[in-house]
Amino acid sequence: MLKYQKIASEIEMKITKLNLSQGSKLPNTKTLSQEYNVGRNTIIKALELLESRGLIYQVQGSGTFVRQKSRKGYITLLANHGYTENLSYFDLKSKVISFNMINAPKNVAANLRCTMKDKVYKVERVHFVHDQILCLEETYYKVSTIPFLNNEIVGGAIYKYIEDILNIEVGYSDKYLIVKKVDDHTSEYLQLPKDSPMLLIEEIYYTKNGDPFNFSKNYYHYEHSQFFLQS
Amino acid sequence: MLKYQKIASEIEMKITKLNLSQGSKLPNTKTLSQEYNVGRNTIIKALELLESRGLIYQVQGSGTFVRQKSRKGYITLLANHGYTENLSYFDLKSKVISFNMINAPKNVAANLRCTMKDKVYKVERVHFVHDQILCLEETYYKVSTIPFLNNEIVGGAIYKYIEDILNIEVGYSDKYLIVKKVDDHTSEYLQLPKDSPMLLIEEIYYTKNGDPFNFSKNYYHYEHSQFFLQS
DNA sequence: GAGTGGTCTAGACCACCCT
DNA sequence: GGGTGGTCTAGACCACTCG
Repeated sequence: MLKYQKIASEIEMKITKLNLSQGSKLPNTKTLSQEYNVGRNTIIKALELLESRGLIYQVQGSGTFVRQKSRKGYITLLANHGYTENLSYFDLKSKVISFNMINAPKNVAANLRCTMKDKVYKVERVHFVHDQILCLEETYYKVSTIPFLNNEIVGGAIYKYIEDILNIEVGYSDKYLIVKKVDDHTSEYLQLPKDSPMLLIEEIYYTKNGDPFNFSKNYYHYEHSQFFLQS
Repeated sequence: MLKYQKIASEIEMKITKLNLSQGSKLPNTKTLSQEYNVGRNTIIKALELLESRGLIYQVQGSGTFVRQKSRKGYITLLANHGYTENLSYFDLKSKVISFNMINAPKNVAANLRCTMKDKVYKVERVHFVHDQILCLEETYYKVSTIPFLNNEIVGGAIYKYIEDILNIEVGYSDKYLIVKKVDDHTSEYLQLPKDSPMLLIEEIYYTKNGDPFNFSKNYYHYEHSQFFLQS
């Protein structure tokens, strides 16, 4: 683990442990650099990391301060991870509806930058939070990047498998949010009456070297999901 | 303007001007540092900026590459600005429905961290894109931070006024997204039938020194709005 | 004016990719 | 093994805040 990451997580632990409240001032960067025995720039980098995660904010000429925790029960829209990790602080359960390998449908091929002859794994799952339906997930993995999946993997934390076993690191992602009415298919799985609201989030995940390997369509139950976004 | 910002915007211009496509490789950091006569770290900082904006991605050991432009017609969920700037590439019009100074209602006071005796400006506006209703905006400005607003300012770009005239810089923001059915009030302004879907985005904007000065509730017309989010 | 974060440099070394 | 980005340092100087 890199120095600045280690320092960042230590400072983060200190904040949560001491339960520092909104506006509490942290030691200045020079002090911290001596405390941790690193260059001042390394401290600055660590604090930048915490700032980008919304834990602190910095005011030039004044200091570094703790930022108030956000509302509870909201799903964060950032964080490049699959469901199981992103929502780990919730009581999350998943159920696989279908799992197979197919030729990439047109819009999937377009988003994964491949041809319609390329193979993709298609997985459909339903996710539950506290035994309430959270969303229907329809997701496609490019076989050329993710060469193997099976029922067991698909039933658990797919992203953990991708990162830990396949050693593929997620580089970045695009997300598109569209509010709609449920159609027949989603209506059934979300157990919502006809014409109910629904949030569709389309996501494309890229490896570190820019290869789009995962395209997802997530249909969220409007009563059981709310989202959060910082800075 | 700082060196790394200047360099970032020059590189950005070069990308758009030469219309470089997905995966095009930029010169390496050493070359760029000589080209622009700055330290290599300054180049790295400039590229970090562009990466955070989703224009490029960097691969350790390989190089820096141009990232594909995102879909058109989506409203970006990041960007700490008011409507008029955020959507400037659209044909945006706004109409003021009401404007007055009131005591902060309970939930407004909670979000702006003030008491219910504190004064706030309340502004209601409807925004149009290409003459279609985009959203109903209900927004509150803390008078202690924003001491003056009038009809003329409220009819235009409020954030331009706040930043340029009042010299208040926006530091960070929280956004909460909730999908709902329209209620009577929003139904009327969005011209949508009863029980139509709607996206509510609650936003809190903070000054650079952590003072929450603006709380907004934005009710989006589900057929005329789609949103976008990177990394 | 003292304190504090932000920028910038030059250079060393590390980690990773690709051929 | 050569090329490339990422980290880290020590130190100089700048920009801002606040009493």
